[in-house]
Amino acid sequence: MYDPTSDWKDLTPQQAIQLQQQSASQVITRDDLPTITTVAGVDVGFENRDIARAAIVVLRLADLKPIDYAIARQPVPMPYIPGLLSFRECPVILEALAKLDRKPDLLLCDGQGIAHPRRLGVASHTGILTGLPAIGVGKSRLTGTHGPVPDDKGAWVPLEDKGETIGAVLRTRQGVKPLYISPGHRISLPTAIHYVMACVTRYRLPETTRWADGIASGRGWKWLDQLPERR
DNA sequence: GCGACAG
DNA sequence: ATCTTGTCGC
Repeated sequence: MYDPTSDWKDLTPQQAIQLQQQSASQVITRDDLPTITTVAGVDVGFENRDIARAAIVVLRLADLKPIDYAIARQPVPMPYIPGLLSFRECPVILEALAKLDRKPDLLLCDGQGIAHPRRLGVASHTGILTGLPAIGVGKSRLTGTHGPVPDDKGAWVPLEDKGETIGAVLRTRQGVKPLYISPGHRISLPTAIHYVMACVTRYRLPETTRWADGIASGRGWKWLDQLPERR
């Protein structure tokens, strides 16, 4: 099977861009989803400049309680280059996903989905590589323009680029910076917004992201105490 | 040529 | 992403 961990070895930025242009044509922006029972938060943190740590936390959509999780560590393959983030994070993410006992129905990844210069942000790339439905949940903008976002929870405005709507700038909570939501794979923008809001409680970030962030960033291993037993 | 630029 | 505590405001 295609293994980015080895196949992306010594990839030049130019080659990575070509790969993105090919893969982008495989992204599905229509709803092609199973019944969503579980959602997973996906995030990557760095122990230092050489080691990346991916954390995946699976939550039951009904009550947003964690039912499984996995962590993976790998040497960082390449430096951070805006637009090429997935080549840095996908390898570790795939390893962590493979360790899960319960495969999630939907992934909520840190970063962009199709709201990317070549329409292939980490969420889309992860979706293509795993075949799983995915949503991009970015804390800041990579590309695209938009008007002011009303200051009401749930309010959003389209994020556009080159004449097309590539995502939504969503106010998950009143009085906070909005989030950049975009389809990753096998999901439409309206449905993506729906599921992100379904994972939001009283904070700016959806619970999926909060759990994954807490574990991936090394601090708060206190979070682990609340996680279920693994078999 | 001059900025902008997910994590 | 990461270095880092308390503090101002709804």
